[in-house]
Amino acid sequence: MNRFKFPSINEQMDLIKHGAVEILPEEELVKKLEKSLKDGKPLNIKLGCDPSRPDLHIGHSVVLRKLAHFQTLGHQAILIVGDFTGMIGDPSGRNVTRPALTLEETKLNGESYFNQATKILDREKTKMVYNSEWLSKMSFEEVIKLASKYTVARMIERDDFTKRFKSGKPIGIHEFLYPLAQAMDSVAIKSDVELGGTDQKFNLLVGRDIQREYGIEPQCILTMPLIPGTDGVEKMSKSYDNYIGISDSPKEIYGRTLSIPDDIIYLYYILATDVPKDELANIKKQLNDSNVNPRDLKRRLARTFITMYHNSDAAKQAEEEFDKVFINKEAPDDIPELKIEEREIGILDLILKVKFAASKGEAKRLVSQGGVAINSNKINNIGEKIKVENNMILKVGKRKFIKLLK
RNA sequence: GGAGAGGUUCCCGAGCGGUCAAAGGGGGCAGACUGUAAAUCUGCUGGCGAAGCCUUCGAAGGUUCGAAUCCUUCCCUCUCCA
Repeated sequence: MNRFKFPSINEQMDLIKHGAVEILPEEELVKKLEKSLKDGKPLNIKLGCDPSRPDLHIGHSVVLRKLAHFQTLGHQAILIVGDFTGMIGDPSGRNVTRPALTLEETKLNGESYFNQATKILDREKTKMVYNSEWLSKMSFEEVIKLASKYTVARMIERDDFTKRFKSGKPIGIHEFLYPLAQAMDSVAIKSDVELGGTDQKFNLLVGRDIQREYGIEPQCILTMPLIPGTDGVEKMSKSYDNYIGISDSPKEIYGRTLSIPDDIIYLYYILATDVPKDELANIKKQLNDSNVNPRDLKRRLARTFITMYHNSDAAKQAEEEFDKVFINKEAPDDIPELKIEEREIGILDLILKVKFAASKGEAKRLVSQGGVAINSNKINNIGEKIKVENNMILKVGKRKFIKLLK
């Protein structure tokens, strides 16, 4: 038996509630915690991961960090890789049917997910299971039995189904099975608490009902906010390209963080960093203080992220680099290099050769709009011939640099 | 099973025989500006070339000097009725 000493209920709830949107039902969670404290038995905390998008970003980190909180309180974190459900495609928050993946693809993505998630979670104490383990074994009979436990009316209550239904967009029958499949995960691992973004609320609640149907104590659910992406508008997502990836390079993290609008700075601090409460209050004060440039808080946020996912040296370096390139408009230190065979080459061909443009037309546009420079000299003529010299620096747009070698 | 409406360029969406590489918006890219890779404003946004040519409007055929636009078959989606 686990000899870990659990903190008091109040202490636990304090951390658990930090940043959370909803805990349903809260009293039930308190009871579960009391029981766990009494018996010295950790709760099973479930988090499902979507293996169709294996690149984790700060948005995912919000809920993963909540799972980590439970971990530090001594509870059992269980990551469910939806390799089986990945084949269905979760409709949550989408107005289109998601593409289905093969089992192999999802399996591979699951591993990559684990490796990234354990940058946040305690690797040793995290259990990871694939839901194909039990779902693939269900017979059609069992599936129908499961399906009979829920009604269509309740199913289409769900926001995104309602929306799609109303706007005449297709909904596959199989998509109705997704929440049920996810609920079966909760049955299989006997979860006490399931975490998710607010968009998961419906699915999480279905889990409660189905667990009850299968004679298991229903889980509590805890939802975390979906944080807006770097554009400050859409939720953070790879498909909007408004994300900060936890595996991104320090340089990338720095730039992307600096690009967020001021009004979401605080949100990122609360939900995506470990900055303690009193310090959060301080940050809030500074944000309201017109003498403080919000940029400085953003710079600090960027450094914090890089320190979390890389280290503090990398953070410092990324900041210096950023200042150099974007404030002083100099070339960065670590420019990729490419050997050029030609002694002389047309500017358009050169841009194409280093893949800074997908077509000649695009290269032409870049040049005529003044977005191309060689050794800081703007090139304006699309017919320009470049005499290649060693260490020549080609700049295309604001951020693309390459060093040419002979 | 019956009746109707649709499938357009990265996305949404207009076009309904030539003037259409196809309006408008979004997104993307670039420039100016800025604390910023934000906001704003401006420009560009199928490919190859000098004119011009090539590929593109669900798929395949057909009518026509000429089709995204008309016809046929097929595939897909939605709505209503059973």
